[in-house]
Amino acid sequence: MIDLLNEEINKFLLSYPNIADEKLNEIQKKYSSSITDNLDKGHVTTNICMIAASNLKQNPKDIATALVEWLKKTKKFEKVESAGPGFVNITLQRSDFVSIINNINQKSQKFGESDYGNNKSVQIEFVSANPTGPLHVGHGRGAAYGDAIGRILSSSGYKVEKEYYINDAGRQIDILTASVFARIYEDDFNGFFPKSAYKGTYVSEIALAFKDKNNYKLDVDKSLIENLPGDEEKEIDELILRIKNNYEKWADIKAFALDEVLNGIKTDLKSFNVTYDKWYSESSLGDIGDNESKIKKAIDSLIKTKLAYKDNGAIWLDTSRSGDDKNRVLIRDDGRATYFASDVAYHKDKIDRGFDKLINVWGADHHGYIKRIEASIEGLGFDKEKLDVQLVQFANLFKDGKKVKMSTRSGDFYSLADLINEIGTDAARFYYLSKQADQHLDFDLNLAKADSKENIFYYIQYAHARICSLIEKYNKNYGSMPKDATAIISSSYINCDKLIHEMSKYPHIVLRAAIALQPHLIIYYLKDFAQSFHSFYNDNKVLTESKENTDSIVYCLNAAKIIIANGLKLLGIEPIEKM
RNA sequence: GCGCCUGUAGCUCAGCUGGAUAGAGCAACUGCCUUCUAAGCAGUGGGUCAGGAGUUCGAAUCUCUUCAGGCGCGCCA
Repeated sequence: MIDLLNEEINKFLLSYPNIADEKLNEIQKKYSSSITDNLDKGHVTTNICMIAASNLKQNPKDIATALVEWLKKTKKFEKVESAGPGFVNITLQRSDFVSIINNINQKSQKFGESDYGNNKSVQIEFVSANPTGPLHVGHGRGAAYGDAIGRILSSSGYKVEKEYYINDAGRQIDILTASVFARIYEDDFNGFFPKSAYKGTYVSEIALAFKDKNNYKLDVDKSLIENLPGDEEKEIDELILRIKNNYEKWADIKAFALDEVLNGIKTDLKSFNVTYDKWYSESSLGDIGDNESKIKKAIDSLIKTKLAYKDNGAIWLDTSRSGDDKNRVLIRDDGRATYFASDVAYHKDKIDRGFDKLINVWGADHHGYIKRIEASIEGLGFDKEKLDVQLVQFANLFKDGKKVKMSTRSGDFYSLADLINEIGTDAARFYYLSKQADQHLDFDLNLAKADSKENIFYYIQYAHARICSLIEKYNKNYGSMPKDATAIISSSYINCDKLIHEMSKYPHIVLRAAIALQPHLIIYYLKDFAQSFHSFYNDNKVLTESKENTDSIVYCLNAAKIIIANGLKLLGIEPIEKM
């Protein structure tokens, strides 16, 4: 519909006297035509006259008058008028306007898709929580967000691959292993448990499962826990060291614990309707001591470019030349690689895999980390624009007006699984996505369960369910779905016009959401659209109209149902048919 | 101190690459169920878009600055 207008505008520009090619280009690039926000401005509108006026130093209203004359002569539009400071508003011919619902009904689930992405490949890495315990509600937001932008991008013509990076190589995993170890021998150790070990009940469960699986009483040397340092961090580190060196089952416990926790995470994500194409393990990057490992090779190539250098016994990366506050350590003076070194190798590997674009979804507390990872990408000779880091702010959960705490180590937390149990996957995803990701979110559990308009989730679902119910009744009366909307095209029934106009905006909303990586735009659109529907539903009786009118309305409402369903599916939410 | 984010109605927030009288929900007040789902609809009141300066036909939106709040600045991950 907009194309129809732009085509004529371009012809108009070419016919316009005294425009240099350069100016013409500039104007064509800058102006925009769009769907009006409101029917009393017609169907589509353009700001071309204002843009042209500033470029040509002419009065916008004069240009508008000329354009209006031109457009009228084409006879392709129902009505053309200039308005305000120089907008030109167009009312489409009836059949052009109504054609949107034919389009929706025909394309059905595919309506809203585009080839904007040109089949470029995008990799989205998200959640990637340390596998040291179950996912908590803080992780839920990144999960919902990463998954939703994955869906939105693939519907916009990108080839999307979703990946989870498993941090299975660091100190946190050692602490998990030591925690499980300590629970296994809690009785032998007379109730001893390290102060900063993971205290969640899942640790005890893993310990129990490990004992069951091994099916025999494992001996342990009690001196392992004697005379440990008092400081809680030193205590756990010393314990880890002793177990590693003196206890043969260390690796078994570690592998077992990791496996258990990871399976839990996978199960939780699955029930949260989040799927991954790949689970990438940090340990697969290999050991820094191994010349053939990915991590060693990545660091070596940085050393070759002289961006990485040795100082004070450690290997540093010059990240400050790319705007970081200070340089960062890659290899510690004792020869161990830092987390950063793994991450450098990981990002090199991602780029080597040939993606056109990488999107990292990170918690907002990692924003200080962006500069240094960009620096490493540049240092390796890649374009840092390939990487797009999307920050997700924490979500504060409120229950009965009180803030719900979350912390993995203390074991006192509200898990993602708890949340799903309490309000369901769909409502949870919906509220996580209801605000721009990089802003703080207050998530009110009571609201998510409320049965009033305040609960936007149900407000939207209710619109869908109402349409489903109407269609069901229609089918019972008339047998099959109507094939067109003759009463609407002929203008004998015009009460659906606002709905149709709103529906025509949908593809633009999806595109905007894809470009800006902002799923919340879809939520706000759906809310407004549901509002329009409920209003229509209240003012109009559908099934008691004449057969011709009813046919047209149902045809139109079926399109409305498709819009809501498609929008929700982009968010990973199933539309509800009966409430 | 440096960096990032935020400041829009009493509250929670929308507001597209600058565009036509700044929007919604909640809260307050008023109406609408013998008829397709009242988890609904219609209406009223409520704003120096934190303050100031600039850019321009036009600024909540862009630039600078002041104020206020949040977060991040380990040879942790």
